[in-house]
Amino acid sequence: MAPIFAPLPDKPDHEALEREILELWEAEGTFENLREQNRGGPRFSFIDGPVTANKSLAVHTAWGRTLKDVFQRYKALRGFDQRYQNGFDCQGLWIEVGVERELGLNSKREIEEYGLAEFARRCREKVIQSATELTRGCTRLGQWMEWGNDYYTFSDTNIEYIWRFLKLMHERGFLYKGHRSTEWCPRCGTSISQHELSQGGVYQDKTDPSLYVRLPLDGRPDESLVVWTTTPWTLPANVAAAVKPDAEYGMRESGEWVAVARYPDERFTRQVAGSELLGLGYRGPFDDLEPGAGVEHRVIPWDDVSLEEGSGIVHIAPGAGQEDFELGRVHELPVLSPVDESGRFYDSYGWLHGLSTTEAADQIVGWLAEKGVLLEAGTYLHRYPHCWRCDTPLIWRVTDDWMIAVDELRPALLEANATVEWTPEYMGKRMDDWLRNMGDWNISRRRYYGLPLPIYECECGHVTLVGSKKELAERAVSGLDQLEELRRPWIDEVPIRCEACGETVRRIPEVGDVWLDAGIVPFSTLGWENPERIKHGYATGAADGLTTADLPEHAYWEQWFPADWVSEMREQIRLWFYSQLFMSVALVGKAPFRKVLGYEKMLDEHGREMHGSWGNMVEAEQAFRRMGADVIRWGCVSQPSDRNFLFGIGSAHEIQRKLLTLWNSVKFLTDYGNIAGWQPSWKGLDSGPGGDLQPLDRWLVARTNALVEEATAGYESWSTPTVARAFESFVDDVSNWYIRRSRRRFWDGDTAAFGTLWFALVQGARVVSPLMPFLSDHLWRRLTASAQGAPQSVHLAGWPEASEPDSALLDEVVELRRVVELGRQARSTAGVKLRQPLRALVVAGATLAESHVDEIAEELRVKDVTFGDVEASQLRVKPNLRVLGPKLGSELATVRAALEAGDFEEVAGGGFRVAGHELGADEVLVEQHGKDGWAVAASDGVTVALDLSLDDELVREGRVFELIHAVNTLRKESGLELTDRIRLTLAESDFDLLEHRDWIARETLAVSVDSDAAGLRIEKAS
RNA sequence: GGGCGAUUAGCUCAGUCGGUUAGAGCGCCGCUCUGAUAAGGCGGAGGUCCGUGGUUCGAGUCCACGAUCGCCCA
Repeated sequence: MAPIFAPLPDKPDHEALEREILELWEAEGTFENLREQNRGGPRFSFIDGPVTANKSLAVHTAWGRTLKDVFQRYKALRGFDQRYQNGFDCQGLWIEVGVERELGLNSKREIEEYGLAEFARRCREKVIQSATELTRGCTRLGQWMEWGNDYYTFSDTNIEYIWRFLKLMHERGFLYKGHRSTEWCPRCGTSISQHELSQGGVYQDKTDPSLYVRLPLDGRPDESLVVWTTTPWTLPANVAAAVKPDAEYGMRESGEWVAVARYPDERFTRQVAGSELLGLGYRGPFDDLEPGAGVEHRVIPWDDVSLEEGSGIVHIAPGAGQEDFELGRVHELPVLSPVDESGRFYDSYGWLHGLSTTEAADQIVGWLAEKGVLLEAGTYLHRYPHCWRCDTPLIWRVTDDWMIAVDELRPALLEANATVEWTPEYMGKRMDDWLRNMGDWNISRRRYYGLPLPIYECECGHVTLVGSKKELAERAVSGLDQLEELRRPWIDEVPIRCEACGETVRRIPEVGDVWLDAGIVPFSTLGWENPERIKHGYATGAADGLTTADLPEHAYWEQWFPADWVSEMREQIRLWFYSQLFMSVALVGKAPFRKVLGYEKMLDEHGREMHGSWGNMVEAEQAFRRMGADVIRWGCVSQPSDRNFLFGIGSAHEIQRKLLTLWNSVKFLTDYGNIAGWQPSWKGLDSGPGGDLQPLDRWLVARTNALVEEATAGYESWSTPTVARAFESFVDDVSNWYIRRSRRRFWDGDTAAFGTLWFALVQGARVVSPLMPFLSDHLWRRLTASAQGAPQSVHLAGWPEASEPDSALLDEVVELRRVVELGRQARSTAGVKLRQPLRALVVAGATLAESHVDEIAEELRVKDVTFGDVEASQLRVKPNLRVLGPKLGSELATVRAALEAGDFEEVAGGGFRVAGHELGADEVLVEQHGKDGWAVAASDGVTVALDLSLDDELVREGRVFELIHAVNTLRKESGLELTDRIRLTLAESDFDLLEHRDWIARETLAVSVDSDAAGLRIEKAS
């Protein structure tokens, strides 16, 4: 006959059992069944942010994926109907720069030589490859998503939705071409937007030259201004020098002017306010080069001139600095733009031409020295922005970028954010901060593989925005036949007719910021304003053939928008959360999500960022193989999401050990269940275990209900660590209290015990199944396989209906365990081991534990347990602060001191008279110190006293325990099975122990017990 | 310079409404159990709860100021 429970091995093999569960899910259609089960239930709308499809799954991505999966699974257990659409981010610099590297290309020119069409195909291939890997990794993680039904942001459908949005922005007058100074990556050849700068790793320490340069003043022989710069390449673009008008400036004997505050110890021959220097002319360091020659250099005022560093006079180059550019506007300064797209000097810069900004630095220093205007050259370490993708230090260039003005929408954005419930709260404040301070949105990038901006700027000055593919077709002059996708190079070959002047006009070459791609997702994937559902309507353009995703109809959007919940890392505040919020507020005037769970960063074991190039990046699938996905997931969910997560192997081992306790508990039940032939019943689950329950059983039922309650609270507040902690403590209670206390009942086949433990383990599995979907399902299946009517998978079992836990009983056991703990402490300090039975224990101050005398006696191996006053040589009385604090106020200190000094009298009824106050029994906590021959331990008002005196009988019983221990050790050493019977022979000296023959036989499974001169030995009985 | 957050044992972190001797896990030391055994249990050492001041009968917890770290903005 097959056993009722399939036997469990000694230890879980996570890798193997997870693969087995994955196969079962696949074969049984578990996920589909779950969705079917919840169809038509209340909706819980989750929208997954697109994951950049340029890599395989790394552990830090697995953190977020775990959180998403946990809450989707939890909501599914509670019957919510949900969407499970994964998304891939497929365009923009991340993809492009990666492919560029793989192809060995290193500049825009090389890409163009390679051919844009071919380049686009390579990018698409990269996306497909990465999407395949990510899907495999996430599946292995156990994330339940409708894989294959993904949205790809490079689909024409997504692009058209963005076009529509941009057209609307244009109609509302928000879209404009800005002429301004922006951060620029010379390698990528494009500007970088403000929010791209917010990504981790952008600001890095960088050592730059630190130069003090003299600028000779016009008409004042031998006088000069001293300016400081860390970017030598900007000096040829110098047009002005700024001073702080209300600061003091001083002239050194050498004629050099500097801010007095910067050189407090120096003597100056003259001192004037900065305002007196205004308007002075000076000769620029590169006036002999063509661009500088015609410039009238002069001194201008600027309140923000720093007196913390430099010389207190700031070199101003509007063509090479952001603040410089803004100042230039105010003071109508000329703009010299020294470098081209790739950061190289223009031909007009004479001997500098063709040099990059870094190459030029040395030569400029040399030149300044030669001219005798270089005062000091050193180095300077500061935080400097780098390209978020290729790590190249950024420069500032004045360029034309397409911008969306944000001021008009700003109040609405703030209002919309106020409707969002952020966890943790500070991330919501962070969003508010950003919304209040952000500048206009730079949406154009001078690159290739990205959203084509549908902007057609005619020479006549008219700007047309094309809002859809259909509109493009209607207005196209030519090139439609070759339009494979809405993408460069094909889209560039479709000029349209200018509606103002009738001329042919080409699209601007720029592509769009990736965050447009991601931000539109709550509209483009849900079918906003789409008249009817289009089968596979998302599989368009580059996404053709990659997904089965439909473009739903508008009514669907109404149902699922806004998202009830989204979850991403903190960085996304200014990225995806922002772009979504912006687009949503612009389109429909409200926030696209109701609740956000944000999480911090995953770092390596030592708290360092994980980087592919540092060799500390961990491939998720490798980690799953080594440790198991459940173990990684447990690590992820135990981590408070508002703190950085230090990921390491060490903690994984710890987790494996914790899970082993759960495993062993289930193994214990199934092993002895099989021996006893105990049959579980699914019916018993909702109402709790049936049969003749003992107090300990009722306790475990209450404990289990308490777990359900705690876990519910944790999940509902998006706090997975709360759930994980609650479960760990539950498992500990099950294993180290319930099972330990009940072992014999299982050996004896007590059905109430089996039923109770089974109930606890099965309910426990349901509660943790969102956190640990594999192990929970594996154990569930082992436990319920023979229970008629039980769902096939824990994930189909729904959320447990728990009745109110019996908190009085739970409290009793807490107190009981405290008494036991104190008893053990007392034994330990007295040096009396547990194998030595003792006569008596007196317990004071633990009234709740009174009904558990037998358990206390057994745990502490004492004959009698009595509750009452410990016969004390000394009383220690403490005030019950919670009660006495409010009652006595400042008198409390006096009372407390008197009690501590032992300055009190006992009065009838357990009260005390102290310092002129009558304290009732409930207003004090009493601890007693015992007399000689007793071991006493006390804590929190509970005192236990252990009678240490031994008599012959106790000593003999102690020897029996020692003997049983010795025999069982022998059994084990002889390799006997647990059920093997033995013949036992004692040493002659233990002859007197034969009085306890039956007891010894029972504990050692002996069929006979004798003694002779040959000494202790055992022999297997046939 | 402004904002947000953090700071509790060697390490990683809990700490409820302000309450008595501040906890857990890991690590360390000792003990123990032996029907979970390459596990389990108990005990111990280890703390300026970042600092200072305030509120309060009472502060790890609330308030103010400061320090350090992280992040964001300028």
